[in-house]
Amino acid sequence: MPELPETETIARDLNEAISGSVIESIRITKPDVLREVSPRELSRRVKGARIERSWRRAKLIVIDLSTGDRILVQPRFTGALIVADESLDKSATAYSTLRMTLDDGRSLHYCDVRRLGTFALMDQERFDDYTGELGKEPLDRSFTPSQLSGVLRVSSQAIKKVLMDQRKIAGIGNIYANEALWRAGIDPSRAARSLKTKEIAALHKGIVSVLWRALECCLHPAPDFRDPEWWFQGIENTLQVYDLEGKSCRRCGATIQRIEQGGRSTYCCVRCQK
DNA sequence: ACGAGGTCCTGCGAGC
DNA sequence: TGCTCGCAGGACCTCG
Repeated sequence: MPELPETETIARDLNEAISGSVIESIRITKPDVLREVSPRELSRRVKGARIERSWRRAKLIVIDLSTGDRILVQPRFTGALIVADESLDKSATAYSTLRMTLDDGRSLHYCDVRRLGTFALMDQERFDDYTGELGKEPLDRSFTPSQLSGVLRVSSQAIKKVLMDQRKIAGIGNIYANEALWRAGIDPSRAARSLKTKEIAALHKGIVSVLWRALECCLHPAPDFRDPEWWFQGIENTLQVYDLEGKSCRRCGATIQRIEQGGRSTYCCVRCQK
């Protein structure tokens, strides 16, 4: 479930915690989370590498290694990167799929109950190719109404599906696609190319404002990552439609409805989202 | 180029 | 109580 704001929070926190540490060894217990590399190759390539920094691209946590390789973690729904020392309760690393032992005695676990999340290792070239396929970062200055317009004009798909397409815009998932459309007062099922200039401007504002607001909520107060629902606690009060079927729209008072789009839940106010 | 549908995975809740 | 079944979710793949 972590989307852009939550992933950004995780990456920043991790950067504070582990940059500068050296990976001494790795133990992989659930190899099915791995992508791009075999367990043997992953071990060979991370052993002895220093962690330079941790950052975010789209909904990915990227860990730069001194070797030039990068670790890419996609937490999806239940994935979590957990730094463990002796004081950490053992239950926090239940569902650990792999563990990297660091030179200061701590370890970095990738835990994932459902294992739909992934853990990959890429070299520079592969990383560039892979991330080159992703769309613009909506919190970058280069993401403008006219840039968004260029993306939307060429698509006949439903606007909500386009917002969630990582190749078109990076980092938006089901929650913020719903919220941005509510903020902009746009019907999620409309074809992307049918949006007028004014509506695109409103949608751009909706995307940027909801993501910044959520990021602030995720950062303050600092989340407790041991709580599997940590990301939801922070943003709960910013949500106006997501998962609020049957509640009253805070703008017009009509009932919020849930519809299905491409097998996914969409929440919207049919009165004020046109 | 597009959309539809299957796959990955397991905890949980519903139904019997 | 104890079983089975279906569902949830995003990315990625195949097929038409």
